Amino acid sequence: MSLPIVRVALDVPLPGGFDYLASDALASDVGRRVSVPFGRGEKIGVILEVLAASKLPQEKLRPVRAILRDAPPLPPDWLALAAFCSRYYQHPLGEVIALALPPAMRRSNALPRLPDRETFRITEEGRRVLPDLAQRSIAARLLAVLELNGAMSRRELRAVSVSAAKQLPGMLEKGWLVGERETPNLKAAAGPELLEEQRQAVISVTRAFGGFAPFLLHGVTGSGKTEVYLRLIEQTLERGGQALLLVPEIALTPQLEARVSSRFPGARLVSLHSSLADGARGAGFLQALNGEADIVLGTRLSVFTPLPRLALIVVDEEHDPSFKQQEGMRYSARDVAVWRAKQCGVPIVLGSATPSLETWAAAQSGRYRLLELSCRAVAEAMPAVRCVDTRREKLQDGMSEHLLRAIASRLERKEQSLIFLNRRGYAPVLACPSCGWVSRCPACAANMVVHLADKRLRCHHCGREAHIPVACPTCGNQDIHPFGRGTQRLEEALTARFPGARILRVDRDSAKSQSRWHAVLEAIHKGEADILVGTQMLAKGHDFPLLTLVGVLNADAALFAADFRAPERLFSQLMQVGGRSGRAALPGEVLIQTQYPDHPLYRALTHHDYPAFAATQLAERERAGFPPFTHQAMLRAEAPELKQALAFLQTAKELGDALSPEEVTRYDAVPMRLHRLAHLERAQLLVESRSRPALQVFLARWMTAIRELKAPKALRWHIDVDPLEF
DNA sequence: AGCACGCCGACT
DNA sequence: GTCGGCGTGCTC
Repeated sequence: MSLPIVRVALDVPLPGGFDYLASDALASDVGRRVSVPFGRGEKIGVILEVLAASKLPQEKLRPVRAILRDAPPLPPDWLALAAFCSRYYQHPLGEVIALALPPAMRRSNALPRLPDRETFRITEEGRRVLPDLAQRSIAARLLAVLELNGAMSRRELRAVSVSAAKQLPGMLEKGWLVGERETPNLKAAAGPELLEEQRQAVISVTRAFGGFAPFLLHGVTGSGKTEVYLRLIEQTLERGGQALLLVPEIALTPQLEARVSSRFPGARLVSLHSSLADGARGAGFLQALNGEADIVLGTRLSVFTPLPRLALIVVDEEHDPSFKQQEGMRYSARDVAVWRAKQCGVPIVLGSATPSLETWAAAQSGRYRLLELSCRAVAEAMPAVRCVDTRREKLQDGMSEHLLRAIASRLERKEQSLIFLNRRGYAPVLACPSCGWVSRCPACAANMVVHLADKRLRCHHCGREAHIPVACPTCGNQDIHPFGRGTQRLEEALTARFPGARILRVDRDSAKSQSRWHAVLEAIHKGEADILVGTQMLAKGHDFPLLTLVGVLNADAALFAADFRAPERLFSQLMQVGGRSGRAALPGEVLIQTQYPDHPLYRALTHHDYPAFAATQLAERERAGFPPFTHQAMLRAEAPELKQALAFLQTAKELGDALSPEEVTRYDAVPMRLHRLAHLERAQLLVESRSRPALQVFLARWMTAIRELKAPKALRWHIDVDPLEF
């Protein structure tokens, strides 16, 4: 005869759960939060299992403090999702669960209040007793107004008497009144007429409802992907299902939210963006868990929202790197979403104009179904994309005569131009021509960028700042120069060149806060700027009706970058900036300045031919043995000394070799590209396999071995499964 | 990760 | 004589 034991997941970097005595635990408590003593403190965990016995000796077990039954338990499929992430990304389960839960649910405080949707109504019994109650009693007054008004919310009743809340439970028990859930109106407002391709896409996905079915919805900016999502959500709600809509972490979430909520005015929409307060996030999570949310819209973290009636998942801009978490558990919300769709047996739609090559390859092989939207639904034509050969033209301030003339003609026609330069600041480096000094960051293996606007040198990697020296710090030469070009310098040059034009620079420096950013967007919309100088900040999600010219400067570097994913990112970025132009009645033009106008990437871009680009890239990757033809994991380490990081990784490699995995290739430890960041030296070690299961088996055993390793105290390490960055 | 215990240097 | 350095070891 033994007491019940609960196995609890706790937010500690140790694999597995912790067993506690819990005399009152029931099988139905699995998934519930529990408060337990841990070490000398106390923690909130989640019950993974209720067991009859523990492997641990009885005397090591401590009793739980309390099982928290103030919310429904996290459902088994949610726990299974966390367990999958823990296994796949080699991260302790307790930490995965802690990350997936909103902070409000990791405290023992009262849970955030949910929007009150309950209404109360008087019963026959209530009517019968009403005359017998003292007329001035609170109960009598409440019954009287309910008799008069019909259904009323808790809030409305509180307006009748401040003690209404206290009286209600008793009155409900006596049967004088009943509480009813407000039933949401899930009807969709009318949407625009669908184009044939959109209609076909909607039909294909609709037919797949009720089972796992992955789709790639491939369509350029303006081809109406969002309308397809909205129709699918409509179908989902009609079936009584919940829809999960994931978006990249970009400022366009509010716009999409507005669009969704105006289409489904009566549906319960939970929106989970990064700048949400703890309480609101917790409330949204609980609403979803209760089955009270119909649509969940959010960034990568919302892939962990519990959804008991989940029927559809949409990942918009599925190629966007921000779906991949770059710290802690390095998960890909897109990949987790696909696993979740499979687990729950629901369709998932991955939408993009420039899909990730992983997704594209899956669609080519038939593993995903490809849905094509080839025409623009909102504009007449695609922008004309042309390359300007900068080997033939003399550049002035980095701009060709061709581009300058194009800008001038837009100024004459009172249209907007956007010059795209993915480099903030005035110049990327300050240098002394006589002794070769450059403005290195003392903490990083990078140069400090010249910011002339506030007369500072700034490291874009660690944030360190310094004064701009008047003379060279090593040789005293006063003739030191900024080299290269950033957005500030470009802005300066354009101001000199087009004195009458209103020039607006849009980068992280000029649009620091959310409110500044919105002010900038509004100014652009109102036509208060003629020339925009911007970084990729301007590339995403906004349409500017007056914008008819996009000029791209300095894009070539990505063609020959060491990171094999650089061309993919460049193509997607240029396609997106290009999509900013000519969305309304005015035709758009995109001019790309390049020294390699015949490069296949630009050729594909000028023909708006993503499939051709993807085909060349995939062929290259297959030849080189890169993803998606191989599966990778990166072990990284950082320490005060590079040799410590390298030595740790090399020891780890030997541990890996000792496991003698046949199908897994282990490479040597190497310093990272940015090998020093904020005074820490960083190195990495790549392992890869053509077989994902083989890699997974290896990683599990390898991690166990590495965790035994005793590293210098200052050394930190992590594993990144399916890394995006090299 | 925290947070203990645990043995060796510079201070009221 | 202590205060405190962070090296190892544990947390059900």
